[in-house]
Amino acid sequence: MTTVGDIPKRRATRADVARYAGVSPAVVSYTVNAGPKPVADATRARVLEAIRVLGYRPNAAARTLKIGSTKMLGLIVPDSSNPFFAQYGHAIEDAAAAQGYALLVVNTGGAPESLAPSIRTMASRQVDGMLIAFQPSMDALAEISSAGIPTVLLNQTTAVSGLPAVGSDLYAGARSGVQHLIGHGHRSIAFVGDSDPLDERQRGWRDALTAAGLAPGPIAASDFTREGGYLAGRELLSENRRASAVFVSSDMQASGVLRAFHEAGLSLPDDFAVVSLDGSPESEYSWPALTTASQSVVDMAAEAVRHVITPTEQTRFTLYPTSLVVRQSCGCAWPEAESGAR
Amino acid sequence: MTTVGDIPKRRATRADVARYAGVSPAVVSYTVNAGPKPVADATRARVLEAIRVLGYRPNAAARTLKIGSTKMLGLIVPDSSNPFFAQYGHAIEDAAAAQGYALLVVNTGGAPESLAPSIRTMASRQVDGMLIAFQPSMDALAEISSAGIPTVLLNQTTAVSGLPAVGSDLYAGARSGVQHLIGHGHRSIAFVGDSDPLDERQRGWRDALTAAGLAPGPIAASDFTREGGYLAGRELLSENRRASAVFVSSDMQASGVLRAFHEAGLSLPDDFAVVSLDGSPESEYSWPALTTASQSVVDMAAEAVRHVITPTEQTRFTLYPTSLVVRQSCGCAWPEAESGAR
DNA sequence: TTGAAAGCGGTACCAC
DNA sequence: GTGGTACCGCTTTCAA
Repeated sequence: MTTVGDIPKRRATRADVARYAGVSPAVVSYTVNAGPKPVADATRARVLEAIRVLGYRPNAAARTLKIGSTKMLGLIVPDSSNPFFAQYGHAIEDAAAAQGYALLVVNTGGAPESLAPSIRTMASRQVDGMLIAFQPSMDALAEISSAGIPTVLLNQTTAVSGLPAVGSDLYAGARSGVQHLIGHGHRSIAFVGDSDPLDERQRGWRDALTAAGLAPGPIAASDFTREGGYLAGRELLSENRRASAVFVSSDMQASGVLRAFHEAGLSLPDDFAVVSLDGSPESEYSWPALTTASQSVVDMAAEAVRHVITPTEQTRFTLYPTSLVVRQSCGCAWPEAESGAR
Repeated sequence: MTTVGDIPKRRATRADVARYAGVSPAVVSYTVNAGPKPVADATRARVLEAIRVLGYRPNAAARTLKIGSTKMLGLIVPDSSNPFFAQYGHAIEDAAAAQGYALLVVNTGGAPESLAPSIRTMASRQVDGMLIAFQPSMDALAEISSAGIPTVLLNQTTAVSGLPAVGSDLYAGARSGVQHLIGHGHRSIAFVGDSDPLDERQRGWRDALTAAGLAPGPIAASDFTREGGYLAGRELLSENRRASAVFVSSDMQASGVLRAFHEAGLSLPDDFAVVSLDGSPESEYSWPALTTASQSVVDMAAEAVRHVITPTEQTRFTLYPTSLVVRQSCGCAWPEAESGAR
């Protein structure tokens, strides 16, 4: 079996180029990498021509083997199809690409014990750095340190691991959201999210309430899914002590809550006001549009990439502020200027 | 300066393991790869122990250089944060991981001319295969063929490029959606999507209508974004000849359409019924929940991965059926069984 | 069953 | 300014 048409049997190597251009392999390297030695213009031209003719493309594996760098970053997330992580991942890919890095994405599926294997996968592929959106277990931490690869943790709330990390000020975000609701006159505001009283968002919610002299409304525990939010929403409706507003821990959960409310025939935001946290693109298109404490995903992504590429001595934890995006689910009227629609 | 004290100065290599275990490098290789030569049990045990103690991890770059395979797949999408591509990407990652492949993700940003550079990036990183969710230009096609890397196209509607491809039967999907709307008694059904009359979805919409003896309703051109859908939705409302239902080309656009309708104070689905196409997870949580022709993303992802990993001689084009997921936006009542809420 | 050694394709030092 | 060449770490043939 022979080759078809013009396609060379085998990818051209540096040696082929050198032969074709009548120079040494070293010069090819100097030309391609613009260094470390200078190359005469005429020589360079010959080499470039040879590269073009032969369709030569450097073998990244060989380069990696020699240099020790893959120019690849690894991103480990529970679920890359979750809108929040999808948005985060995209921002990270952009930031990485801008620095000449490619991004390897791995989903763990959310099970804490599947993190360590994922780290091992990334490590065996010699990524130059890892971004991990996860609360690492002891196991995982050990895996990271034994991998000896610069790592920054994403989505962290505290600097517990000794690893560099970035995260949003969820406490302040929740607090500002709840304050906004209080400003609308609500006296009983529920919470949907993590049942742990120490959860940052729950703390922010509670503190905002108590600071205003209000008693914390009901808590509906929910995992971070739309379905979880839906269930929590139904739970809130069946409460005796029904609240008039709710702070929801994430946009995804909020979309579930909204659905539960709509199904019950409530008029939103009049019957029940909602404020959430995340600022994902689709929060703008729920009905009513979500008022949400938006995370600075792009900034965090850029910082994380920057930090993992050029690790500094001090492993710092950077907390990013959220900004309240006011839309209609809180009870604010929509801009009249826009009402050209029918 | 470093965090943990236990990190060895230099990653252990196969040679270190061999030395520690008192065997030759070859035996280490035989042990790690379970072949191609057998290893005595006692020897294997010693090697394994050495690996454990030294924390040895094979260098993927060296292996790649020797073997010629990176066990990596490249995914090129316009926008990985788009829910549809996010879902698709996740499914692909799962399928790839199941076969021991890692996934490199690159965003092109949607500009046709940025595809070729992205392909070049993947090629230079020696991925074993490429998945491209894009209508490739001539340029891109040339780039793919010169890369000499197995490639399958995603999201295709026709087998034009001579490359293997998978896609959904958008025509049939649109048609079934519109038929469903017709079944609800609608006589004037609008279309939101690509303005090209040859667009598969638009054709499906038109043919369903004409087959039922109905005149095609108004067309509101829209790009594939929520914003585009929103604008199209407003446009539909300002039409003189107002339709009573609309088929929308994607879930994302549909969320925009829904928003426009809600803002106008319409009662959905009574005032305006909506059916869309995609079947993304969030379509279930819009209000009202979207009736949508769902694409078999997981199946397509599995097929694409399978095909790119083991390329066959025949470069075939596989069309997947969509399945209509009936929810409420079309006018169907919601299951009474569920109405335990409140 | 084990070992020696020849590459895989580049990089960059050291000579010229 | 250019060229020879010793690695990088691993796989696998061939010989023992």
